[in-house]
Amino acid sequence: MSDKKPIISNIIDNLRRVFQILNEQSKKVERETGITGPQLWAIKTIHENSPVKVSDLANKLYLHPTTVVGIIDRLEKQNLVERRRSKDDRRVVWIDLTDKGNDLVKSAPEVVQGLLVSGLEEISANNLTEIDRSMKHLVKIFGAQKIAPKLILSTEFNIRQDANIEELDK
Amino acid sequence: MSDKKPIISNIIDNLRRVFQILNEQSKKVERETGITGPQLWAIKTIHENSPVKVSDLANKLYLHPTTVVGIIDRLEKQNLVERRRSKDDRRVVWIDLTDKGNDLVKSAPEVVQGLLVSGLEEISANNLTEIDRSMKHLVKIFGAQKIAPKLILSTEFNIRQDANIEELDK
DNA sequence: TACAATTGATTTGCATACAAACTATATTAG
DNA sequence: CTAATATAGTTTGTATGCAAATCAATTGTA
Repeated sequence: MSDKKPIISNIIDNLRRVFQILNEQSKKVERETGITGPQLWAIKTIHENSPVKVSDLANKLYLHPTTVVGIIDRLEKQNLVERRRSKDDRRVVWIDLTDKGNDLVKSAPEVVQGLLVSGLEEISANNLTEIDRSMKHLVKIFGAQKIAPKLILSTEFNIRQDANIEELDK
Repeated sequence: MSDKKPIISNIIDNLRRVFQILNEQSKKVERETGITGPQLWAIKTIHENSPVKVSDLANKLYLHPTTVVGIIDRLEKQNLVERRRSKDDRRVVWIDLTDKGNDLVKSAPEVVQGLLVSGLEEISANNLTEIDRSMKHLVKIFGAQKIAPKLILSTEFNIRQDANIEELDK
């Protein structure tokens, strides 16, 4: 019972380290491209799902709609995306990449697809697979009690690209 | 080469999920105790190292000094910690828990040690050990290129409580 | 049909998180 | 001993990130 605590402490500590490392990657991308990690992530996701609703984008990014609104605001200010009010359902806002946004995705695909995680690309495929398995395990165990309840409320809450985590989906 | 990318994508996605889950835990603690996850983390770390310099606290929390100043500001406003200008070196500020801060740590140890990760406590010791091993693996691989260089610049950058990650320390 | 409940996006307020610039103090070099 | 440099902490400005409240539009229900 009580001897779990140091283990939990270590897990959290190590997660914080990983956060830090990924954060540094993100800052590096920001220095090199002028846009932040989350913004890049959003642009990539918009590109893959264009046009996309704010709420769907939030689901795909695992972020709160509020947070996404802020990111979209800043991308719109840089003229990389644009908002379009839906005519079918006037509550809905469709988000699209502008020409400039598309240029960003196309002219530097490695920025969007790879540079974000450039630090990871040097890792061997075998080790990547192992890490992948570890992360699935983490998500499965951590997320079982936490994500599943959400699905009851919002069937759209995704877990999508990598759905073979033992059907948390349905 | 190129087939690494979907794996990397999945890893990042899963990490984001874990972030979200831990974030929810943190919010839950905030609702229950009135102080946030990072604040709780800081209080616990101050308790274990009291009195501690701002810069050392930043190192122990893996955070930027600026960020720590903000957290300390808010803790001071709640009368949980206090600042004391060093007489030896008047640039240094020592941070201590107030009586109220000590009460918080002592009267509710499970809040500090366990509630932060209450969701994890229900997990079996075996599974925890497995997760722990996974995280060490992640940190070892992710961090090898990233943390090591820092040690050259700052010997204090820690990796402390759990130093048996193959001596990244020294 | 009218009214309640729900949904989609936004606004507001706050807490992280960091970089860059700044202040004060201490150390080092010439 | 003085000027340059380095260090410790803070201030300022910006970008996430979320909760709660709000507004508009749609859906469900009586």
